[in-house]
Amino acid sequence: MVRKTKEEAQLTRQQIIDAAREVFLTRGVNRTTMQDIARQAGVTRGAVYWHFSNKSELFHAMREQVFLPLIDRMDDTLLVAQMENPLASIEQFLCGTIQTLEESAPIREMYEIMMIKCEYVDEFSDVLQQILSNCSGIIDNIELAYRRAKEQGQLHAGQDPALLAIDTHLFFVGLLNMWVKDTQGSQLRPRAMQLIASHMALRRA
Amino acid sequence: MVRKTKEEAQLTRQQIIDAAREVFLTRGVNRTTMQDIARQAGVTRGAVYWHFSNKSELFHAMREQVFLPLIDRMDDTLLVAQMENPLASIEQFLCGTIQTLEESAPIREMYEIMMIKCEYVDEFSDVLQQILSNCSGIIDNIELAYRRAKEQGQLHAGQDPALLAIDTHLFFVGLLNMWVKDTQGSQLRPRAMQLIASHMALRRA
DNA sequence: TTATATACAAACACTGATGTATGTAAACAG
DNA sequence: CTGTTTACATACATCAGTGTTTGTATATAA
Repeated sequence: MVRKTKEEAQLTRQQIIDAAREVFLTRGVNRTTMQDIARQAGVTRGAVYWHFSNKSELFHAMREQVFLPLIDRMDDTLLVAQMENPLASIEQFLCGTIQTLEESAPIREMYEIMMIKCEYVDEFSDVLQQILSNCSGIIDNIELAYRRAKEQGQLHAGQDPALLAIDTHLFFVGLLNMWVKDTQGSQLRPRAMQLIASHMALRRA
Repeated sequence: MVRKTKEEAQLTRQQIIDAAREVFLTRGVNRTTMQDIARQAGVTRGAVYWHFSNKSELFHAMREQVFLPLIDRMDDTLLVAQMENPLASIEQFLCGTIQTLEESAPIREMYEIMMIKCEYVDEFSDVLQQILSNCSGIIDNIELAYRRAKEQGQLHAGQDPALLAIDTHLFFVGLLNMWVKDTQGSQLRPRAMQLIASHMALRRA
């Protein structure tokens, strides 16, 4: 029984991607073999090599599948309704990201893989550049929001929107990092929302 | 010409550690082979295996050699003279760490390896726990400083030292992350000190 | 002075992973 | 209904890396 339907083939492809994510998480990207992935997906290496020419391609496919929609959502949150209440939109952006991590296991796993289960060398080094350019976009959007907030007198006087934006972004990066590393969920995860509120409260006039 | 002096042997050991750090940085920890390290150190695998039983042991030796002194320095900065001017001591702690990164290539390389050239699985997963417990210590010290600052009326009213401490720590984590990833040195590195000043200025009464 | 331990180099045995090539049954196009 | 392509499974060839063992010249202890 070989030669599945096109739809069945797409299903296998998806199963392979899911399997890769699961194995990457436990074994790390580098130590994960095509055999590992195939076993986890319930297929042979033949199937994996049919859909992806190598591990790097599979990695990128897995990453883009969860990351691209996520980035879209981020952009939406930060740009939409930024006019009315800019500080609230920043806060909602931060909270929304954490909430997404809490709700979606695949996204949570992706973050963990990207942060502590992947070495950014050779074929993977360009991913870092993508991440950096994505960060630049986020900073720009946050800065825009702070600028609007300042115009509306919602900030303390003498605060530079550009510096505030980077400060918030660094807070964000640190939060994501520690949130992911706090696998036990005992230290930081329960306090994430409170920390975001506190961070934003510091800025409000 | 075999059988070196004890001192010469210690030198080779150090050369191997240095070589490991250099190769880890370019090839990533997992892809680095004992052969790579030996070649970089100008010895054979025999020498490497003589000093270290495997790559994991070598990794831990390299990490501890630069990390332990660093942690000591951190503790000193945060605890010493914390009484007089707590906010300044926090700022000095942050600036000092960045300055250390700028001045010491080995430490800079270590951070880069730990952040984006290492997968925290199996033998390496305990390193994460060490990092987390180290973070707890830093947070505690920062909180202590903020508590003192509040007693001395240097903070705005209604600010919780505990939340401030975590906020600063997350800023710190984010800063280190982005600083290391900004290898080109064009984006964040030149502004690091300014960002620290701005971060602390937000808190001052 | 001699015996022994040291600090490696060189050689060996073994395993595991990769990529490819081949086989094949069923889906699909005509 | 038939030829061709698809979606895999299976088998093969190759190689790189690991850990260990052996060899050996010399430092060092006695």
